Formats: sequence, structure tokens, C-alpha cells
Amino acid sequence: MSRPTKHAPERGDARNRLLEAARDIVRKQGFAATTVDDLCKAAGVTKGAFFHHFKSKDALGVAAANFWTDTTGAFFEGAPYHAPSDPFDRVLAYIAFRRAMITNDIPEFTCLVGTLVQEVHATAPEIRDAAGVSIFGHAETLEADIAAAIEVRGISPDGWTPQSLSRHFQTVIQGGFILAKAGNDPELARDALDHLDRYVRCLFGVHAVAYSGDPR
Amino acid sequence: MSRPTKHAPERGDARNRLLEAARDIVRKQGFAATTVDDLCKAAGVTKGAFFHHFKSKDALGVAAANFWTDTTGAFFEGAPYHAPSDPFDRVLAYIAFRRAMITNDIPEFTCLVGTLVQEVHATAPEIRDAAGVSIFGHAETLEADIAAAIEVRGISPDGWTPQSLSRHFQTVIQGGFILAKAGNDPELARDALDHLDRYVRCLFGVHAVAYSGDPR
DNA sequence: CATAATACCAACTGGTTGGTATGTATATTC
DNA sequence: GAATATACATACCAACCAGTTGGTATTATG
Repeated sequence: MSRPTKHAPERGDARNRLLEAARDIVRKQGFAATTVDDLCKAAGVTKGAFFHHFKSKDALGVAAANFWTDTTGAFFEGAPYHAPSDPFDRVLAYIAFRRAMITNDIPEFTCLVGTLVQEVHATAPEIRDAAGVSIFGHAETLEADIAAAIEVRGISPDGWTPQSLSRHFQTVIQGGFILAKAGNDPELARDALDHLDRYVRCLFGVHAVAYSGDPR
Repeated sequence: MSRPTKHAPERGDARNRLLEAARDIVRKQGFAATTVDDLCKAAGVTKGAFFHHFKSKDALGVAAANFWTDTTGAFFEGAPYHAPSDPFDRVLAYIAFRRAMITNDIPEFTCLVGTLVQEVHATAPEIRDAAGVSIFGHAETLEADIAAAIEVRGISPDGWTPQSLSRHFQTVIQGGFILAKAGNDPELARDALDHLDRYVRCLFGVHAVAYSGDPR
């Protein structure tokens, strides 16, 4: 009878429920504008539970960033863009996958750690660093495919490396989120990825084709 | 004897001093984390002055975004990247200029409205829209040069337009700021612009050359 | 089964926050 | 030069905020 369900808070659940609440609310409102009470209310727990699991609001911020790293890490690891046998196709499939992830609800597809770091980069180094690990760690997962694509396609990168390109992917993704927010239009985030797709094809000397929008 | 100096507050100065304080403090701390008292203290005025000029903190946010639009608009209009006679060179000069603006102090070169919109996009539509006007309005100033460069270079854009490319410039710039913050390293913002430079040369069929880093 | 640790909850607190009420010196208008 | 409007300053407030205190129910341990 101890089946953990999503909407019936159960003993031992509070920490995770708080982290999920942080993930959802911080993306909507930002970190500073989100109160501890907001999080407790959304998680269905009291402040006692909050400060039992996190020694401060900032500590929750660090934990939320790490939670993001873990959950998105597992999500991308299991994602279908790894399937193509050609490494360059995997790189393109990553971009298509990121594009397909963009829904109509902005807080739903935007990045928690990008939002976090924008706010706290100068005031909460521990949160900033946890966000950095998340972004640069995710970028790293692309490096091997990019390096393999360079080899397979027989190109000689001039002024860029697998690392710098993998980071540029994140740059374009994060920048696309900002434009989507500023224009209140998710399509702007898709446009960013279309330009990225074009850039990558260009770097690898592959002619751009009309973009289908289908990640498969 | 009524010479307005920068550090001796004078009658009639309060509004501008508050906007300058907002520009500087919000980029460091974010909007929600910046209190009205913070702004008053930095501007050397009292709360009475604040609420005389702005009916609420959110109203100051809108005014600060508009202030940013006006001041950066004038700054870019008078910037030297407009000098080259060839429009494509002007486009490259813009990128080089943006790159040269990146100093060692992150809050100094990052974008107020990018920071603002990330925080308030879903909670303060008026601030979000003012930020949108700023970003997309600035992007628009690049469209004519891009369009002229297309003509002069005789290329046929496939799947992109002067508007979408000018917006992608802002995407890369904003994304570069986020990575710079996450890595606590301004160089990451420069790397973003190097990739953008490479992309633009590729779109126009111009071979990339070793990047000098000098905007002239 | 006793002890102890864990996982919470309800009520409280002291400092902070955005905003207000009221007063006053200066500039503008008639 | 009287009246009015502008541009502030001072003092204050109710709501809110992160964090604490002191407790209880459950689980783990020996």
C-alpha cells in the first residue's frame, strides 16, 4: 500500500516534491521571486519539511540545479538522437531533438539552470557553479559525436574544436530561450535551432536541406 | 552653478540616477533581488523620490528597460561599425564591435533587458514587452545592412532572411552572456561571437580568416 | 521492546519589503 | 507676489519573508 503516486504526498517524498516544485516554479517566476512558502505550498509540505531537507533557500537552489543535472542527464542519455550510426547524423539529430522539445508553453521547455545562473551568477557562487556543471557537463556529452563526425567527414576545423562547438550549441539554445521569452513566442527558439542546424551543416561542408521539423 | 555632475545629486536628477542605479544593480543581482531601498541608496535619494517618479517597482522596471533601449540605441548608432562602405563588412564589423565590448567584468557588459526578461517574462508582461522592444528593435537596425550585403554579394539565402539572421545575432549574444555567467568567464561570450562570425562568413560564402579581435 | 534517528508539522519571530501619508523647499505660472 | 505644481525628504506601516523552535509520528537499530 505504499505506492508513491504523483499527487498524494507520502512520507519520504518531501525532498523530491520540493525539487520538482522548484524546477517548475523557478522557471516561471525566477529564483528570487519564488518564496520558500511558494515551494512548500506547491509541494504540499510545510516549512519544517523544507528546512529539514535544505539548510537554506540557497541550498535548495544548489540542490535544484543538481536535480536538473541528474534528471535531464538521464533524459538525454535515453533520447533517440543517439540512434543514427553516422556521428554527423547524431549531431544533427541532437539539434532536431532539441527543436522538437520546444512546446507552446515557455516555462515548460526553458532551462532551469540558465534561468538560475542569470539571476545569481554574481551573488550565489555555489548555485552558479552547480548551473555551470549542468550546462558544460551537458555540452561535453556532445563532444565525442562532434569529434567522430570531424573524422568521418574528413574535415579540418579551422578555429574551432569539438568542445567550443558543443558549447556553442548551448549558447544558441540558451539564447533562443531568451528571445522566445522576450517575444513571448516559442517559435523564436525554433528559429535559433534552425540557424544552428545551418551552421553545423556549413562547418561540415554539407548542403543545407529544407528542414522537416521532424526529429526522426 | 547648476552643472549636473555625476556624483553630486542635484534637484531634477533623481529619476535618471535611479534608472542608472537600476541598470547597474539589476545586472548584478537581478530584478527581484534588487530592493527599492537598494536603488534609492545607490542613487542617493529617498523612497519619496522613488515613488514620486515611479508608481511601483514594476513601473521602474519598464522605465529601466526603455532607458536601456534609448541609451544603447544612441550608443550603437554612433558606433564605428557603420563606417565600412561595403555592407557585408559592416555586418562583420558589428560582430567585431560586440566582441570588443566584452570586458572582464560580467555585469558591466551583459544585457539589462536580457536579464530582466528572463526573470519576469511570465509575471510582468509590461516589463517583458519593453525588453522585447529593446531586443527586437536593436536587431532591426541590422536588417538593412544584411539585406544590402545579400545584394552586393549576390547570394540567395536559403531558409533565412535578414530579419531572422539579425535576430540570430541577438540569440548568440544573449546565449554567450549566459555561458559567460555560468562559467564565470567572459571569454565564453567572445567564443560565441567567433562562432557567429564564422557562421555569417559561411552564409555569404566568404572564407573565414584568423580572427584579429580588433573591431577596426 | 527500548532507544535513537529520521521525517515531518504547526506556530512563531525578527527583520525586511513595497508602498503610503505627510511635510517642505524650490520652481513655474498668472 | 500669491497660487500652484514639481521634486523631493522623513517617518511610518502592514504584509511578507527566511529561518527557528519545539513538538509528534514513523522508521531503523540493537
